[in-house]
Amino acid sequence: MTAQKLSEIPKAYDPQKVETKWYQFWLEKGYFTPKIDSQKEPFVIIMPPPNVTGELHLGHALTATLEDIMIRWHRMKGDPTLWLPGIDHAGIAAQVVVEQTLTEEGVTRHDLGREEFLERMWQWMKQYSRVIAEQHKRLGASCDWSRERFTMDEGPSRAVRITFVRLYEKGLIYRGERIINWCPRCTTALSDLEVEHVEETGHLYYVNYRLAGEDGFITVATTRPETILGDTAVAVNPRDKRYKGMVDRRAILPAIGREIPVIADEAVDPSFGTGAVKVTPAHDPVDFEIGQQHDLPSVNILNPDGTMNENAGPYKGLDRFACREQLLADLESEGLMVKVERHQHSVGHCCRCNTVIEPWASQQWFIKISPLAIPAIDAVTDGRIKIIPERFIKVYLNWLENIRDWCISRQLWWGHRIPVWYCGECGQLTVTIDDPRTCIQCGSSNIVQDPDVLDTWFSSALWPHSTLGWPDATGDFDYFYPTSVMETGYDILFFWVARMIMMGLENTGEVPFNTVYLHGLVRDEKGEKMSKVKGNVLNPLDAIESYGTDALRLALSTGTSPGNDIRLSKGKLEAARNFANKLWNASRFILGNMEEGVSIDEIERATLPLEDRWILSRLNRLVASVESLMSDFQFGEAQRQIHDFIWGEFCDWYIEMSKIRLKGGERGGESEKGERSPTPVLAHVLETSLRLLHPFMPFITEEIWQSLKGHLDYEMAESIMVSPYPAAEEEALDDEAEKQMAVVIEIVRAIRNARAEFRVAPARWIEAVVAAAETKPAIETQAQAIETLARVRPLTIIGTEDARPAGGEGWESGKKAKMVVLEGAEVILPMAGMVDLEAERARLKKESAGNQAEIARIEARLKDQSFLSKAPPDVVERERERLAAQRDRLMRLGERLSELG
RNA sequence: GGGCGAUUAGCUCAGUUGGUUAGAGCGUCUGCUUUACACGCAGAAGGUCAGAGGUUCGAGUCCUCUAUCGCCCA
Repeated sequence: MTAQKLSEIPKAYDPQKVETKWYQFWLEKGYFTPKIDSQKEPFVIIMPPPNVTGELHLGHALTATLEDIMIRWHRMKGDPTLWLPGIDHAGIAAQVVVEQTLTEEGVTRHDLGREEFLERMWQWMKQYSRVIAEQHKRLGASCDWSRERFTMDEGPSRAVRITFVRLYEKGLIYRGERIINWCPRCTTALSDLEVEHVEETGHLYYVNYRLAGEDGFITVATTRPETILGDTAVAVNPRDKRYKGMVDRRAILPAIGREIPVIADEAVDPSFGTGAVKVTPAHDPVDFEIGQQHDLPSVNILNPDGTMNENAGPYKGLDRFACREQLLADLESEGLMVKVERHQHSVGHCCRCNTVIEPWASQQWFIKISPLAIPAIDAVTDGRIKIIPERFIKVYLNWLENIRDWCISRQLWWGHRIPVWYCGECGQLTVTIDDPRTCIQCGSSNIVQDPDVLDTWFSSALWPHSTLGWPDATGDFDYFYPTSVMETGYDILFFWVARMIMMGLENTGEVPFNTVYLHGLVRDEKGEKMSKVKGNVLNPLDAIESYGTDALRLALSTGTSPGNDIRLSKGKLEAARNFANKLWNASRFILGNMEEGVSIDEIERATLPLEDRWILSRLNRLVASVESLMSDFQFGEAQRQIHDFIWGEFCDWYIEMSKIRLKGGERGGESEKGERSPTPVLAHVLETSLRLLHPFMPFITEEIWQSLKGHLDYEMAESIMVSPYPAAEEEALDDEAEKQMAVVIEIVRAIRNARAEFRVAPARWIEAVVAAAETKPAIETQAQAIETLARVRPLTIIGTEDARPAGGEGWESGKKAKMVVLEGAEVILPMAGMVDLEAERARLKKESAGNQAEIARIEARLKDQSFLSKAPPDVVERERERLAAQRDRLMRLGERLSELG
């Protein structure tokens, strides 16, 4: 292959042209599927399965990006790497979505019947799991599609059943009547976690209950007056003197006239309302407890849809809120309403549909959680599981230490049906893994399966082991479990992460993963949560269309740290795209100047010019730093350093300097050191940088790398994604070269600075003199670079002690020249007639003063015995060096000042 | 009520065992069609690191308190 002409490569990187091509290539090559090698320890991430409710959002894009970064990095490091993708059936959420489509058709799921409805659900699932997979592919996710799982697949479903049966047999799953959170819109029970508490301003109603058989009232206060219909007692605190004589009397419920006792219970807070509270065991968790203590009847007043049932008497059929209004009006007209106060209280809402939930006593299935929580607490406290960032350890422990039993039954159709059959003959339960034909107790075939399904998070809790084939001792399970990292958002730490740890330990005896990495939430540029209602949702695919996948990935993961929310803005996407374009053009330049068959072997360090040794040293410092940052999960910082190296060092300095040698080469080795082409180093640094960057920006790096590959005559892999990740080469580190180049860069900057200050036309060449002592030989090798980069000619390099060159306008005395005193050198520019002597004197004096202050600071520090004895020697040594450098500079500043007179 | 986090340049944020003169992107200002890139180049301005106290030779970084904002749990 011959060198590509620049004109043949487009000036702007076009992601649309390359992304699908390379994804297809990787897929066809089978790179995403790991090779099991028992000699090596695998790196494994089980992807948090997105809900089949629809399309991916930016949170998924962030998840995919961070996980792909880790996965690609480990794969390149040579670890057998598995990233297992999957989809979650998302019980309520998915059922709600499909029911909405049914509503549009004018039917309900009940019209269709369970079987037909499930058929519709499966159709939906098949459609959207494909959509989601396609979106992951667009994001560049290098996950192993051959192992993709769905929570309701046969394997994971079997794991669910086995787990249920085992826990049931151990007595950890039980059925009982408890107060649960009921969503009247979803018509299902919810776990405590699925209820969102919102502070609301409501009312506290004070209502008189007449006393039976005597005059007088007892006044109770309530925020939910409609529950009066379900009251079965009035309770007071036994130590409340106000109600001493009241206990054991009977009160009459307003509206329906039921007689109820007045009881005493410690649980009553005398400071709330009147100190006398109504007791509604069927509709309040505290009252439920009181009811059990006192053996009170429980009166359920609600239908599942939130309307009032027959126990509500005249209010039967009314919606709960309509009932409240009606009842209030009736109390008012009967003169039983004492007063109404505004009242702040927290109201539970369904986290799916935002409907106000009702506490409701009902028969549900529960998991007794504390026996599972204890090992999960231990696993984190003893360090078997590491949580990043660490502060979430406290949050996790605090939750597990105060955990309550988990309600796992849901009155839905979509999900894992509870494997319990009730016998119509003997009434016993049959709980089995495989569907039974007959009752396990009496053998009757008159058995009916529980109609409910399990909480979706029940199956999610098994995900790290159920996806790998548990409970069968499959090769995958043996090899890949426990997994390495669980990467997900901090918002599902309780919902999912904690439960995976509990169930993983319970089922397998091992932790499900060694590290939990929690990322933040993606917000819009104003810091608000993205939501369809607000209309501030940015679709990942739109961002990909406009900016490219690599830019989106970079924008999501750059300048971020674990556990902190991310604001994604157009500006960030643009900056990321600009970086991609910068890299593209640097590569375009290098490719355009490439000779055939460039070999890395041409790089023999000792004889390389300064700038080559410098960039190789910088590159290897970067490689070492990136390695340590990645190992420490600091992806944002790793990325920033790669970015800064490529843009700020490689492009701004090395490529610019390389142009001199490239041009020299064209003119037939005319340049001063024209003996050596910079191409091998350009190619080497670019190629290494691409590999460093690949986990972050997979597409553009592959595109460029493949072009580059054609020009290089050494062994290279088929794809960048299966190339080795760069490893630092100690011998490339060159402190001397870095110091010398720092001086050169400083000189160029000083001259550019002065040019700008004096408004020298950019095209104009000006004279310059650089005076240096020990760095003089190094600077001399860079004369041409300084000339070109600072646009100075002629450039004279002299020793510090040497006399200024004579001749030339403005040179006759130092008086008209601009002088800049740097740490390693001095720059003298003959700004004839332009230099304001007074201003120059002032500037030099100001610099001297600053310099003196700095010297004083360092001197004081170095005189301090405690600093000398307590600070580490290298810190002290560095201070000494600084002091010497500053003193030297001060002296030279003084000389220049005296020259000005 | 309990817990956690944030507070660093005009804006958005990095800054991980405490160690030079605190960084980036965006924005602003000045100049530039310099043959890789205007999705660019060169230069500049901009910070008492929320406030107070403490530990330390040394604090943006560790501790205590205060303020403001946000989140989680009850």
